[in-house]
Amino acid sequence: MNKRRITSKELAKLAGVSSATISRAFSPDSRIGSATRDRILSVAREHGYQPNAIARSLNNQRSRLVALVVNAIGNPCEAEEQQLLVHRLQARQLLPIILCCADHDDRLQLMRLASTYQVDHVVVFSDMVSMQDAVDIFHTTKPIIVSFEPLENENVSNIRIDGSAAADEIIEKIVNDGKKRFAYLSGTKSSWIDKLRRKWFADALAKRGLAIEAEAFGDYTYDSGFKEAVLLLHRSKVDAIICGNDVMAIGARDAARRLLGKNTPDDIAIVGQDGIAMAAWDCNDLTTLSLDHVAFIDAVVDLIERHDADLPGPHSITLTCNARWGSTA
Amino acid sequence: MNKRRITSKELAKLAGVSSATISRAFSPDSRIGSATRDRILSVAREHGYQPNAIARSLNNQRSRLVALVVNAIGNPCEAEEQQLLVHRLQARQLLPIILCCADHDDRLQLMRLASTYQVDHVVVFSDMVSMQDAVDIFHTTKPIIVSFEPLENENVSNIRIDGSAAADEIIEKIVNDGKKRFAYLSGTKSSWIDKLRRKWFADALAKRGLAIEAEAFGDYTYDSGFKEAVLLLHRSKVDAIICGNDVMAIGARDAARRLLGKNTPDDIAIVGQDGIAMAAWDCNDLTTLSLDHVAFIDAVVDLIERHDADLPGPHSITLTCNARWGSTA
DNA sequence: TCCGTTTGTGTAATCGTGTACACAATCATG
DNA sequence: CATGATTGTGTACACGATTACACAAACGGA
Repeated sequence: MNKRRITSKELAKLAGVSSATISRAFSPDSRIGSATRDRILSVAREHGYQPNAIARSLNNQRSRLVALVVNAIGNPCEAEEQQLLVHRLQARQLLPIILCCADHDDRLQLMRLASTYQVDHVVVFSDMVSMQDAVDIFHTTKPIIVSFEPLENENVSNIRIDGSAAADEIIEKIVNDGKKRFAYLSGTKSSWIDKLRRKWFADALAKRGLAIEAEAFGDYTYDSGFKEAVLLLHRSKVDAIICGNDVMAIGARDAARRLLGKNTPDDIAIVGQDGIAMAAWDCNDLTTLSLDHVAFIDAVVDLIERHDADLPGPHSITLTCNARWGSTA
Repeated sequence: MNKRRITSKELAKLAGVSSATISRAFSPDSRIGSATRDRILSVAREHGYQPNAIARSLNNQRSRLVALVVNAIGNPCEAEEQQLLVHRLQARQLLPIILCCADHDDRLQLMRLASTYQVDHVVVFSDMVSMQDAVDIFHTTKPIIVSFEPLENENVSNIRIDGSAAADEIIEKIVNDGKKRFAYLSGTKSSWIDKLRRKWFADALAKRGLAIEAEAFGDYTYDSGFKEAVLLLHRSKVDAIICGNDVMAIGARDAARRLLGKNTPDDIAIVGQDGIAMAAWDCNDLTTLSLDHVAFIDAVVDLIERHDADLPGPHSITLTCNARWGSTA
């Protein structure tokens, strides 16, 4: 128990071959006699030998580690994608290292630490990280996979999201229902993706001679949605709130209903963004601007695979969002 | 751009020293002239040098990687703990590798893959993994940190949870409210922790001459909570459902309310377990048997630190749960 | 001044694989 | 049967750091 892991050289001695042959036995297509391989694999199983991935990485210059930079783990607005991606990576024998950090400086520090582990790929889900920072830190690794922010850089692939059409549909419906005064509740003060999303709705409103009348900033959590909605509804008479994500929308809905007795969709319309599973729960039934998570992760995985196969150049993929109708708008 | 990472030997040449001295410059307490260190660090910064953690790990026999075995990432019943733990690990310069897999065989395969990376610690959050499997796979690493299942093994530290008192309180209240017929909705068919939790409630009922009348099995998700509650309520006339976690409880509540018009707590009592943040949201307001997540993760981190410092022997810590009152029971 | 201790640095081995190269044995082919 | 291709294996080095050991210089106390 607790004894040292057996090494390839030791196994070589046990099997009466050289350590090179051990290595070959574990490489799918390498010149080795099938009898030798079988014998080695059997001896290996017997002694619990597994090649040391750290040593292999050092030699290969490939760690098969992937850094996932995320805002938070708990927040459902990202969790579904994280979950999907982790599964897909694991199926490809890639191991995800999670980097998750609230504070800006810490996050850079953390990314530097991860870069030290020679990660093969980097996926940035967090909108709190500037792509330039990511490139500076990981420029020695091969191209970076980015989720949203486009950046002119040979190392950066990205995925663009277009929700303008869906936002237009949603605004159309709400305006037809007689609502006129819109508020936008952002998820962050200054993230690239948040501004983009806001613009989709602002454009749809402008098209109809309307505008965002009131504005607030949260942090993508239920509590912030609740709190900011209360403040918002006290200081202005809006009858529709577009929220930066679904969780904040649920918070805003609760605040309106509980503290001000306003119900959706009659008294007030509330719209979320992301299209997480929870938004469709019976108790929420949210109208939301939804992104197809599977398609999204498919795209990410596609970029990673291109990258893993050393295919040239970064790529860009565009996905469009859909409206998902609930009873809140 | 995209140029190879500079190596310690190259930096040594640039700084006019040997590579050993480079290494010393990056080791906090090693014999090196402070002038030399400053010069090296400055040259290093200039050329973007960072020691290669893979190479260091190979030499050190310490990877500073931690494997986190979890049921799922998206499910809030674990997510809060995962989030907390990841933060705490990162603060200690430990990088978490997430292992998350639905299928049993895949999970073992995955754990083997991770063991290959010489992880320093293993935290098993998942109740789907037998501790014996974990020990077999990771026996070459130093002791394993385990969350729940106790196992007599010199490599396994664990955290025991005691919710019997809190379960008793909750049952007391529900019985006082006039409920008599209890159902238990499990999270899994055969996990150690699930049986333990069920026992807390069964004992509390037995003390009052009652018993679990009906039973069902879900998978810790909202959908399974919803679906199983419908089946349960159709086949038996229970007036209280104890659920394996909060998310299933929310599903069960929705099912009762929507499909059968039964409201909590008057028509039916519903109890969750975990005490996740979402349970306290205004729209849920769940009564739940809650575990203090911070205390829990403190305990995990404590075990890891002991372990990291090579302190002898595995340890065991017991935490007690509390009742958290909402309007569902 | 002399000797023992401390300080700073270089040399070389080590961690566990993968693989280029060399070479012997086997095989196919005419 | 001769020859060239193919197959199987061993030797030796590389990957990039850490560290035991050696040694020179500086230093302190008598």
